[in-house]
Amino acid sequence: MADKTVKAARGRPRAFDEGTVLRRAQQLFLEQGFEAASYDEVAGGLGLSKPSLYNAFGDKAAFFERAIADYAHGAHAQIMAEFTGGGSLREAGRRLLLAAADVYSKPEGPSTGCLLVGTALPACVALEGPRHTLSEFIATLEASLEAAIDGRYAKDAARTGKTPRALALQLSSLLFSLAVRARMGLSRRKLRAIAAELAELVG
Amino acid sequence: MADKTVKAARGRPRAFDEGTVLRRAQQLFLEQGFEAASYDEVAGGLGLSKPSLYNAFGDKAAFFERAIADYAHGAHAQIMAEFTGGGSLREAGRRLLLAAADVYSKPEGPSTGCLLVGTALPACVALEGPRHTLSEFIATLEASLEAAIDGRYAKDAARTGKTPRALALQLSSLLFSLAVRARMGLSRRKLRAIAAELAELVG
DNA sequence: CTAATTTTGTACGATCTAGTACGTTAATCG
DNA sequence: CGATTAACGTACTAGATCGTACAAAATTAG
Repeated sequence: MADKTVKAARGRPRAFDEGTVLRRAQQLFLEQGFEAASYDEVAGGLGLSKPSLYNAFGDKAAFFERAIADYAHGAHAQIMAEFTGGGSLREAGRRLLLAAADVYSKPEGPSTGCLLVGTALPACVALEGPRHTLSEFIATLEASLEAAIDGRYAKDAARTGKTPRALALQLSSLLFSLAVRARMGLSRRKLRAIAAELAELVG
Repeated sequence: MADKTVKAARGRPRAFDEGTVLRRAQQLFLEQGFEAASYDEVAGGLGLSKPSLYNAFGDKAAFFERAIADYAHGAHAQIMAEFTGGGSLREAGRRLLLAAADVYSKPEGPSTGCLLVGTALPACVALEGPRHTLSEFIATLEASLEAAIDGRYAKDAARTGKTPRALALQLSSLLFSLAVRARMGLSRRKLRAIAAELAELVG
């Protein structure tokens, strides 16, 4: 059961970790975009050769798709972890937005925003993979938010006079709104301030 | 005073109208994105040659910047026209969102979304022009919305217990949220349904 | 009508990019 | 240890893209 790592892979072992590469690739695609980041450049930035990428992930579009799918899964988990952390609905929403602000920004220097909204979104028209990933992400996120509201925050929700679905839609909208603003290079401090302001709208 | 068209332009006259070209270019960039749309292709799609584009607008980035600046101006005017059209704050917000849904979609076929959120946003990290245009657009839009709320919808606003600025932020957030969803190829009908659902959150 | 001025279209060059072929290296299997 | 399997890195090809040079065309000024 635990011998998946001992599986003894028959040939020469990989010189990189797939997960690590995906995470670093997310950063590269975030800064340069899908089209603008050449596959050569990406490989160089990851410290490995282009044929290695082809071998492990396929062509550029497939690699990009893998990167954003991985990002989407992580984002969903992180968002829901913050949101279900307790406190009132308003507090949970605030935590969610402030955490997002931290993900969308860097300790210093201009924010680069969200990989999904910032770079996967534009590719949606041409590439089906990102479109599907993003659609799925939004749908499952809103479903998870709605379920959490309906479960943990039912009382708070009732006080607002809005349905759990409406509140979920509101939260995801505030999140997208933050993602849009984050792409404009704001500092982390300023982005946090906006997140806090948006959090006041929850409810 | 009206002789700007009679100015007698010294050399060979242009075979195209600048405004028309910009509007058609917006459509092309919307469908293909900035990087993916080659300047050759764009010129072909506009029915004129690449040197003509260079002569009239400069290089590809400058042309793109002109296109999104023109789009931003039009969008601001259109949005505010809808929003200041009367009725309650909720009704005005609903009109705004439904009008946006129509702009973001086509009568039939998949939506391509908003030029600013869909294609200018990703370019923000690399290009200063779009970043500036988009920042400015958001800032002036929110200021205009706030002023309109403070003026026309002051009573409705007071009933919500929120400041005009908060309500303006909420409206722009719902608009961005709609723009994100529109990029995923929804039909106009479905997008309108989402816009209507988002409109319920105004107030 | 001639000169000057600006747009137009073809054609071109320099550069970049995606994707691949191939020999080499590093590991396991028998 | 030899054979096998798989990843690695260099080098290469085909094609696309940006931007420009240059000559022809269209218009106004004198």
